[in-house]
Amino acid sequence: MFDDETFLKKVLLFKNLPHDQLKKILEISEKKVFRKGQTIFTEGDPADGIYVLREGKVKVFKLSLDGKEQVLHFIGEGGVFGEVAVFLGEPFPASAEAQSESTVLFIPRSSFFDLLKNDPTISMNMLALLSLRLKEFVHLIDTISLKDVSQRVSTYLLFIAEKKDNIVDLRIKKSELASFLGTIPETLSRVLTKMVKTGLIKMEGARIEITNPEELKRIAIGEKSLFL
Amino acid sequence: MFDDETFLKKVLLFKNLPHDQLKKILEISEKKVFRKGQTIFTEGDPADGIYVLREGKVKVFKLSLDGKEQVLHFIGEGGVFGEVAVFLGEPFPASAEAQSESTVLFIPRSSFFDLLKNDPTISMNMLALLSLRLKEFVHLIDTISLKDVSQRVSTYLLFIAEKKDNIVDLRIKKSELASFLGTIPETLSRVLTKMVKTGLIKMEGARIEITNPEELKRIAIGEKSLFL
DNA sequence: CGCATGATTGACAGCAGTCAAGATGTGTGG
DNA sequence: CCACACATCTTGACTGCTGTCAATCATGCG
Repeated sequence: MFDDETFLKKVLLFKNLPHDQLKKILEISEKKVFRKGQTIFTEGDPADGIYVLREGKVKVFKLSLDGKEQVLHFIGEGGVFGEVAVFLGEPFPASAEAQSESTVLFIPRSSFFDLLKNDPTISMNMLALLSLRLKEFVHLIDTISLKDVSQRVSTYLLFIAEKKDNIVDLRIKKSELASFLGTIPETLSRVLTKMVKTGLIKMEGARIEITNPEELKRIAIGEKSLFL
Repeated sequence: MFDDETFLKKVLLFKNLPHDQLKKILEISEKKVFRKGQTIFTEGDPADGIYVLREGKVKVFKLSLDGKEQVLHFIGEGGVFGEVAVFLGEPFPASAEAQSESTVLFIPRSSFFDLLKNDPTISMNMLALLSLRLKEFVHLIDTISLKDVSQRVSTYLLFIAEKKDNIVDLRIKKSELASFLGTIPETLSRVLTKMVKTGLIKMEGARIEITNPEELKRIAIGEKSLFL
């Protein structure tokens, strides 16, 4: 565990900031704790500030009227969320919920704008952050709109297993992965089961081992495969 | 028709800039013309700069391997595109094509960064621009993932007809609208025909009149309707 | 007029969602 | 440490929306 300043240094948004600037950020930020399952903000709430996740896990998501959920992104430690609405001066376009006991640093809107005005480094970091989000969203749109579920699952598994020796340790519930991939738990379950049966992967609970990465890659890019 | 500087003033990205700054931008920018249907850049191309649409229409889109297309956004005059990849220093994540004869101002990557460094106003404008894009993408993801095609079409028609006396003048091909809404021309056609038959809208080519906005709104938000 | 492009319609197929039941896993309190 | 309760995951049967393929119709332009 780090002290707060050491933590801030590791946050993309506050990279390359001098000591006194970091201290100032800590002064104006407010620490809040949320329990597992607790709502941090709901779509439509006025956006009063931005959030930096100090510890825990958070998901940002959209809900339809009939209760279906689409996860927009999972926030990990050091991640920032709620920033878009703050810039636009509009209500939050999505909701955020703690997936486990979570501590966040909350920076009020006006204080955050002061920071931006006085420090071009933060502006540049923010631009990089937003660009990264946009790229992720482009990828998500592409995934949901142009790929079938088998392709989505293959792509996801390969992405997570990258540089990890073909081992995927799902750190989220499968139902939430389903929601992120734009599908439902039943369908995800069926796809994974089929992959196990055809020898593409091995699965023990939340631990998945990719046993045939080449074929999985072929499925991911949409080539017809005899394995499904 | 405006002269170039008058044009730049109307571009969101260059709002509130002094005369000499605008002049500088014009100096470093390069004018390029594309014919209808011509490719401006393709997904995977190195991102060498950002584009400002001076005149014409441009679509930014993703293609899947088997040829399906998802439109990410339509760019109108004064619109900016290609900026995300420039910030990330990565290849373009999507492709851009002129939908009609188009003139663009191209600002090379390095020059653009010079501008950003020297003028905090541009940075702030850029932050607003990227935030707006993110919001649009959230909406698009929501649309594609959580709504059926009838809902998508209803929402779109109501959005476009807003403050326009319930008249929608599609300024794009229906096939491209279909691609933007995450579906195909056949399905869009069927949905529109059904709406005509149930008296929700009247349609003459690309001109659509909403004759029953209340019921259309009900469909848009997903309430069951007897009209479909 | 005739070709090209886009829009529409029809018949059909299939992927993925719904509903419901059962299996598995996890955590808590006795 | 066990047992029970609850959450999550899995499986099955079924439905239906939407995509595919193909033919026809409408429109516009040289």
